[in-house]
Amino acid sequence: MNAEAQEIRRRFVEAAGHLTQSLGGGRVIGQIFAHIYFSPEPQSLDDLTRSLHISKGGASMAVRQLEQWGALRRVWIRGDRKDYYEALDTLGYIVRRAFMDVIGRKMETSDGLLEDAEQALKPAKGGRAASDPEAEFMRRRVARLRLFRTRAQRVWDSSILKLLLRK
Amino acid sequence: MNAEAQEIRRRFVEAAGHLTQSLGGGRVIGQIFAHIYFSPEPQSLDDLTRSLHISKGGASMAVRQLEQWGALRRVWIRGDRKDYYEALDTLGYIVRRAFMDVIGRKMETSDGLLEDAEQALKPAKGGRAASDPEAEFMRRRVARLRLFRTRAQRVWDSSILKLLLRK
DNA sequence: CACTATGTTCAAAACGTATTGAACGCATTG
DNA sequence: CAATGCGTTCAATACGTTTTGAACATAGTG
Repeated sequence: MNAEAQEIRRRFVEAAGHLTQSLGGGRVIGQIFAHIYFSPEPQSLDDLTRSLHISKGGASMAVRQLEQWGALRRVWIRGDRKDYYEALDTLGYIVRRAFMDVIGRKMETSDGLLEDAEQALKPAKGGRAASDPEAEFMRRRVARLRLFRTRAQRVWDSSILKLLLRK
Repeated sequence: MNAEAQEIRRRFVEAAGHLTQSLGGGRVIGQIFAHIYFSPEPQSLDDLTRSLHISKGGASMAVRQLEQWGALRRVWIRGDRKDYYEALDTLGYIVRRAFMDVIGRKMETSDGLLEDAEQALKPAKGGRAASDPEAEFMRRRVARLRLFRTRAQRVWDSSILKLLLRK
């Protein structure tokens, strides 16, 4: 691989590392993906530890994570006992799976909370009396939150679809 | 404020704290916003430190951040020297501004990187010779990345619009 | 104009999390 | 079947970031 290509790859590795780090995924994940994405030949764990100066353990874990998100694919090379990896470039799918994995659970949790609150604030049955203004305030806030939640969900779903629709 | 309402607020505070923490913003920001959002009366810095058991310094910084995102609004109460805050509930706008603030800069940085790479890989002018397959590989990858970047931008813009369009 | 109440700043500390590296297990090979 | 190569695990560590709290600045008050 010529020097210029290496330099370009190096810069992408750096940037991707910063990106995944700032998103809370750790620097190594971004670095590894970028390195492989910009390597014409499949890369082994050893290649990674050597090129990126990271530990074998860290490389192993990051690689498995990336595999789970469909970002990397194992490649066997005959006569070689090492595992090699190459990058897929279905970026949309990869990002989707990664986000789902990271954000998904939290959404469900927050839904439960909303439902609990709605339940607890339900106006007393049949009571015609002027309702407690404090409870009324809480109800309005919870309702707004629910509305926001619904919309955010719709936007998320349709955005993801749009992003992935074209090959 | 009655006990039940307080309990509901407490749970939202907890959840919001976890949320903003996991997004890399720190626990306090989410806690403060949730607390004020679910408080019928405007809250002072003192109220916050007392209710949430956080330091005055932390509260001060978080409150200013939230103000910048348009999440909180200062309220003056006559005859009281404290600053009081109340929450806006234009959640869409708030989230937008917060995301812009956090993510915005990174996008610009990565654009520069893409342009540099495209420039560096531009095929030699007028050369009809079979091009270097290695450079060709790099070019394809950069091109895919560019495409993804463009689409992500479009999705982002239109999603944000959709989310905000309805009052 | 001293005194008090309030908000802000910032260095230090507490905290959580990513990363390392040694120990391990498993498979392959001669 | 011992020796080697490879990937994985996990406790210890290093690191970055959030949070604290004391010192400070500022504005109001008697």
